[in-house]
Amino acid sequence: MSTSPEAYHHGNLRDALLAAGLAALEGAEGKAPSLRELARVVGVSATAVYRHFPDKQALDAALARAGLDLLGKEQAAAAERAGGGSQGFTETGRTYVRFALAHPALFRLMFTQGHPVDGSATPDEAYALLTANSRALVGDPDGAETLALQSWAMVHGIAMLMLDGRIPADDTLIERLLDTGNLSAQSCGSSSEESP
Amino acid sequence: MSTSPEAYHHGNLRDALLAAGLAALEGAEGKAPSLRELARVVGVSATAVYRHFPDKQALDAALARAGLDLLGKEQAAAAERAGGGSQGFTETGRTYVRFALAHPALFRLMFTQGHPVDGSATPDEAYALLTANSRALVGDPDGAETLALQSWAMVHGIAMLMLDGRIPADDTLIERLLDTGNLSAQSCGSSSEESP
DNA sequence: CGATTAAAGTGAACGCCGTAAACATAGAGG
DNA sequence: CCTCTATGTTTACGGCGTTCACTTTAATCG
Repeated sequence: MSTSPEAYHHGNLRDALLAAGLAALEGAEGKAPSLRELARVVGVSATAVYRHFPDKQALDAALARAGLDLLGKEQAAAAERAGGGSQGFTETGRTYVRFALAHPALFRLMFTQGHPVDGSATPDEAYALLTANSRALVGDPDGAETLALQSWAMVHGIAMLMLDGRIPADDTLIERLLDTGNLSAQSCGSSSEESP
Repeated sequence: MSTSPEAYHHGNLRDALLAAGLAALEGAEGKAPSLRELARVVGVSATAVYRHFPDKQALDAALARAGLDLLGKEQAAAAERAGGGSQGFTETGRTYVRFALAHPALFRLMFTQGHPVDGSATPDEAYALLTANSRALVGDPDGAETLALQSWAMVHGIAMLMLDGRIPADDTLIERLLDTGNLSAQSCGSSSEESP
């Protein structure tokens, strides 16, 4: 028993490791914590970890899953706060980018660790929310899925480029990039606004 | 004095290491080659590497730069082949994603290695091409830069999500996602096509 | 031309890492 | 109470990036 967050001196090492992992990912920019370091922090020998995870990748996968869950919750909360609709949709994207910038190492780990999605069985709350929202915005199911994936790619690209220092991690830049009204200028109507 | 690509038994170890590095990045999906392994391949002791690179990160940075150059050249060639304009613009994006899928480990390295762009001095051919092209498409300079960054974020996001197995690395999906005509449906005009 | 000197490469060693195998211990259940 | 199983420890291995002291090589110059 003792699934309580306390009492992990003898007890739920697994949760303690995950907590230590998440904590380590918050500090020390970009540095992924080592298995041994986490064991040290928790006060346990390195090999004890193997009683709870088959290998380091499994530990990382668990951390990634925790991160994905957290992101999903934050997005859901943000969408609800914004009152759904297209307002909530963009708020979801904003939250995605903000999350990445707020937790760089965790975000990277969430996506870097070996392809966990090669078939099915990925109850990703964030993705479910995304498709649901885009389906609410676009009637055509195909179009909705396309919109969902494009939006995901967009915010993911913004997040990644900012994390990698390719693009300034600037709040106003985020806003500018999230406004996609201009993106289809060439296929939408007038192509320029100030060029006469 | 033997800047020639041959003669690297005694001679230009640096180039040999980079060549070995690029080769190693092509094989063995996702696995980044170790410094020692590259030295082994070239037939030199591990510490010899330090005569040409201050540390492993510098080696990685050089490999990344090589990758960026390669990508830039491929994009430029693709844009020219497509005859510039908006046709060439999307072709540039297509090339970006294809490059990532063709050289997953190299592409990841190109962006994963510590922020090399924190100020100036980054003669990135690919980015120059991107901004030039978008400036040709959009008159307003601000709008052009926004379009450039959005397009970059989009293709980068597509590439990353596909590399990470989050999205099927499907050719037809690439095409569907690269067509951004629908993206501003909610801000452009009719919002759905098949829903009535 | 031959000595010198700086660049280039070597070998051993250090502390880290992930992981395996054999051993220890505690707490639950018969 | 004694056993069994889950959990943890110790020791060990090979690989990694990096350092240090050393040898070798080739180019320079008196």
